[in-house]
Amino acid sequence: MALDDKFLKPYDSKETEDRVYKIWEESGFFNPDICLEKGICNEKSEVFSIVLPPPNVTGVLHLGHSLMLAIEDIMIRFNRMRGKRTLWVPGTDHAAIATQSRVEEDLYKKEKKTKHDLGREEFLKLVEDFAQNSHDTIIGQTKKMGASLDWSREAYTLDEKRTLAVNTAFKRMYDDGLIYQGERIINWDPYLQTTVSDDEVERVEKQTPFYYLKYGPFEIATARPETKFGDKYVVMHPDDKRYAEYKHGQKIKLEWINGEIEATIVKDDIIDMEFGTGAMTITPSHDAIDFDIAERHNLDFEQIIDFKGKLLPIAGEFAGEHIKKVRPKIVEKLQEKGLVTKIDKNYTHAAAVNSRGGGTIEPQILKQWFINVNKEFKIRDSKLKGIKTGEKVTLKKLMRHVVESSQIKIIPERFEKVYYHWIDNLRDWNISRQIWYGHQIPVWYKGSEIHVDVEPPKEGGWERDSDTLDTWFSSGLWTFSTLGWPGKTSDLETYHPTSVLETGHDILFFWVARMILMTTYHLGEIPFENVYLHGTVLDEKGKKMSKSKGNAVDPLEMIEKFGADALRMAMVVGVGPGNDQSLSDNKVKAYKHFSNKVWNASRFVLTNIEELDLKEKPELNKVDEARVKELREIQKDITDDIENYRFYLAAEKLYHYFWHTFADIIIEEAKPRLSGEDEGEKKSAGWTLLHILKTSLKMLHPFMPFITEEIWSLMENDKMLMIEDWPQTK
RNA sequence: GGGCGAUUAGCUCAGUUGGCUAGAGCAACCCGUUUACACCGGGUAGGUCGCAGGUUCGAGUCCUGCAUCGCCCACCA
Repeated sequence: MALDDKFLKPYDSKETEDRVYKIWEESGFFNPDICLEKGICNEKSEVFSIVLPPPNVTGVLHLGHSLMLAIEDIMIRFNRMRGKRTLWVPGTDHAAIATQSRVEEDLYKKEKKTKHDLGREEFLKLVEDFAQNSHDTIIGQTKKMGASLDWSREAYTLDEKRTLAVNTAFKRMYDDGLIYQGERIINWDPYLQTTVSDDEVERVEKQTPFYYLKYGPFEIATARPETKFGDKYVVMHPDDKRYAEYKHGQKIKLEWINGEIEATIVKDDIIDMEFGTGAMTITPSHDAIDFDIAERHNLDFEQIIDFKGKLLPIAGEFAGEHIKKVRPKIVEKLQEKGLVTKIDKNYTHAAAVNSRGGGTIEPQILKQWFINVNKEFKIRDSKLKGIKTGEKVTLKKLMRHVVESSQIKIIPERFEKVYYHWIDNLRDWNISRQIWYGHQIPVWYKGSEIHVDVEPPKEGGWERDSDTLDTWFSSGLWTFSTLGWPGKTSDLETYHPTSVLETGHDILFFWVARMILMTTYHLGEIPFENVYLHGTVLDEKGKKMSKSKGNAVDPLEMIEKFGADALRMAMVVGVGPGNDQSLSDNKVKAYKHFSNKVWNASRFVLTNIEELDLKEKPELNKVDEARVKELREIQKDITDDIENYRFYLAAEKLYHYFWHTFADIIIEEAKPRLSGEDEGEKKSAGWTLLHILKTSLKMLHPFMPFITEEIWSLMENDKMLMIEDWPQTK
């Protein structure tokens, strides 16, 4: 065999990777239909499918995405080589708020303009261009990682097919009474001018003065005196002896910020007697607990703060002032009136912030669209174990049931507890957003008439709801919208439920739970059999990477320096599911060295067996026999590890076997035999080395696809490595 | 306030169901340029496996308590 000159130089990942990826792509084997056609798998083969968690089109990929791509590609390549009918569906996510606010920011920075200066249509055009650009960058980066995705099936959460799925899903849920419109207290972001869901709210510890105020005969405490104008109910625990003389419903007159008011006593056992003075006034318009109390007792209330964060006329002389600035003035007035009894300066409380790049959350009451998670309905066509078609269920129950009954397994298992806890605390999901980029809600109005459908009404005069849907509504449909639903496609038939959902543990609630909700409801089946959660990639010092902190590492830079194979190995070895990792240049460098080791060991074996005729398996000597046997044990071990999601162990074992057993011991021992005179010994040694090399390359392929494929192509093989048979384990 | 995780060599971490004389990479030190590889080979040093109890023939691995760090959840006004 004439060896390529390439082997005379160290392994060059930059020269190899893009070229090899192109060959893979052109072969068509990323697409299971081609594999079927070419006999790599057949109609009866077991199916293995993954839908790629679609990256947000908000810019570029980060190392977290690299980790995701590495792990998923390992599973996909492994299963493809095992002869399964293997599909990995790519796509991207429009990420509504995140993308829009990113573009708004850019627009303001560059041109000092807001979206209103452009208008809905023109602004959306701008967002779409930005999204398209991000998309292109992201796809390029994804290919750089070696991801063997079936690009012929690429999807976008906002494309035509997915929009049809979204509208269909909305209509069905509306018709079942699970989607409703209602005035509820919601999380309002006065900065981005939209609501956000409970899960998008982030709590930030803040130290703020805590004011004790005189409220008639009571003393109440608050961190936000500027919201207190309309407070006309004072609430206390029914068992609180201090306030036993006051009866529920009793009215008293008292002096308040802007003069005398009539207050009403309310008794409610939500009150914590230990906290503060045990008495509090409520602001139902701008506080979720207060709103609950008001609903429970049928109390009336008024909006104090408008949607831009300014005080309304109820604030009297302070009307029109922004709440961010007005507090000192109000406190001053309260002090003048002798209503401030104490100020505690060491009080910390958790301020609510919009985690999607927005401002401080101001609870407001607003008419919004919600998904009711507690309402009973009859499930259609249930394929779920333990739930019959027509049985009465709630969305919450479905979500809990499929995990509890192990129809869906979460890896690592400890996240199941976290998941249950989330479900138990789950409230109705606010799905409407007052932003422009996203799926516009498929609801049309004409006077008091309402039309909810996939298509707009035929006749004129209808006006469409201007809100858009929470981005997680569309991503919740992802496992089946990508496979053609609501059509009854063969893809859906074949590949759903998917085998594994692999994603970061940080989006367990946002996404994983929502997918379970949507899929069990719409399809009566689970979206995936297993959930594999990976951890967060941290910087060398163990801190979260972020653009603002400037410690974010660009995956492309790592690939440029060390090669994609090295990056993949470094991210996988020794990192168990759900565990965070800090990634350093040193670790990646170590696997670059490993790449070179694989390269050189291959070169040695291939150059030393050139003269030998190894077509037939020769008689092996005892030592070689033992080596082959040992290898078989390793094959079993590695296969078992990968099947059971222990990629971190499989990768480490392969590394050690290849370097410290194969290269350091087996090859070294074979040297004198190869250069000796005994033909039998030569053949036995040569055959064994080649056999171990080939087997190792196959097993390394899912982890380090580029270099293994490249070496494979330099050997006399009739197939590409990516479609070779995985080593037997019998 | 509730929950989860981490704590193993100087650093970053493995150690799958209890059997380990506790491993790897990087860093350190010594030796080695005999034709796969200096992106190398051989070797040395380095650990009371956070602390205190307990279960067991046997515990880094299981149980209890504590400490420190990190994360998540939560309607303490």
